[in-house]
Amino acid sequence: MSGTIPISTTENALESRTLARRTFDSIKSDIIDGELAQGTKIVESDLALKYGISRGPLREAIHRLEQIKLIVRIPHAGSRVVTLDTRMMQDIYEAREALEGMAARLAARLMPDDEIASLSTLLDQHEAAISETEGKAYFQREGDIDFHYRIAVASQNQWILDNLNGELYQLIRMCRRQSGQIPSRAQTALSQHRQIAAAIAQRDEELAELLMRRHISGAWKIVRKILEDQHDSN
Amino acid sequence: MSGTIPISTTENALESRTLARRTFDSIKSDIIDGELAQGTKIVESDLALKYGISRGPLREAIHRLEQIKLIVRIPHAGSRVVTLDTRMMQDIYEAREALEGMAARLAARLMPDDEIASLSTLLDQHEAAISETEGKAYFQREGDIDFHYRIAVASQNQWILDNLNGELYQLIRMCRRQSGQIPSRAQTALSQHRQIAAAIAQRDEELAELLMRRHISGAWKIVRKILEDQHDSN
DNA sequence: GAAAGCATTATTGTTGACAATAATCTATTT
DNA sequence: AAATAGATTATTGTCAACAATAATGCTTTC
Repeated sequence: MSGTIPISTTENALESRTLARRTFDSIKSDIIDGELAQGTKIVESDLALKYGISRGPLREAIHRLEQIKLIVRIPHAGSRVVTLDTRMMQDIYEAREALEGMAARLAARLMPDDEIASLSTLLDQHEAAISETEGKAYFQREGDIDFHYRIAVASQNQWILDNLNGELYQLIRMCRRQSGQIPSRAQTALSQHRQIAAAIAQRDEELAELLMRRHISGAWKIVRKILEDQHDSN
Repeated sequence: MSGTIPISTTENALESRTLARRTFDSIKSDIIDGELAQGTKIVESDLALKYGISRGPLREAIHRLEQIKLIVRIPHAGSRVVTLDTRMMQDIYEAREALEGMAARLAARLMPDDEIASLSTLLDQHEAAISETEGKAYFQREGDIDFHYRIAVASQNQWILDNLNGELYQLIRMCRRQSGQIPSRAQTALSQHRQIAAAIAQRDEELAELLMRRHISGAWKIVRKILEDQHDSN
């Protein structure tokens, strides 16, 4: 297949102009990818050295990471990489359910016809990718986020888009990473996505919201189950 | 009446230890109260002088204000106090509807019985305050936020609580300030609050969420109407 | 007279040094 | 030996100077 699936939904591909911004991006990736392990103590001077900058911009980066909850900070006492516990993950999934449910409702109201068509095409690509890669793998996850991202955009609600994109999706990525390989949910997810897209195409706001909420709370139930099993084995 | 109504729901009354934090609080108040008008150009050196600190902590304060969307900033180009337009307000109310709807649902599931009783007492106090002050005035507004705040706490969802408290409620205050005196909605709001409290007491999650969402979308419709009228007269 | 390019200036981005705070360790006393 | 008080050290908070960037206004040319 020549037409590759758009994998990354990361916001501004245009290289960040400012040092603090670039460092923010770097550290963010390092945390999400697990290179900076959860709970790691953050020492400003050490990190500044590591990233080859002075403490000023590094501090700005840390503050921003604190805002998106990737770092927790206590005045004068220092900061650590967040530790995702079950409680926090549940909070995130609940918030996501509320926000994306609303986004789906708004998308059903506002999404232009051509974008709906394009959404359908995206799902076709996902289906093709599933049979190719046998359902598992990295692509499913990013493909999933792609779908959700498009709906968030279609909601035309900047606040919701910003919070999903800038904060919740990052944390969701970490959740998934932590819960390891999720059993092949790709087929289930795809058919749910199709249902949601259909509801949007029919301009059925109520149904679109309902289906999206079910889809997300279903995902949470599976993640929670995995976490419980992990916990039992310890 | 000796027992005063708890008016302020502002988070940490304990004086902020760090200069950046205190300055953040100061500027935040100044923006919400309108002393720093919307759209005002922010010049770091000027503000640092005004608040009697150096640019370091001031910068940190500005970055935090940017995160809660009270300030918009363009790299190298400077920053301005946010200008609330109708579009942004709608975004905020929609997000609030989704989040507080979910909070009401969770509160119906999780709120302890004694807190539910206390919620009812709060509404009694509000009723008393309404007849005293003839329905209008400052107290209604803060009383309203008090009610919503309690439900957000009862949701036991830290993410939702943080976002409502740290960001959305501030913006809502600005919206209200901008739309001027709202016609005596106190009675309507109170009876809606009572209905929501009743649904929570009955542990009816579905109804609690539904009523909360109606309550908030109703509030938005009124605010929007006022804004449209203002716009027409220009 | 208008537009384009250069120089100037105002403002933000970055740095390293200094001050203040809190955690840690040691010594002394009970 | 345990606990407390003090000193020490590591780390964050604050500052003022310097560099880089973009906006502004002037001059020059067509």
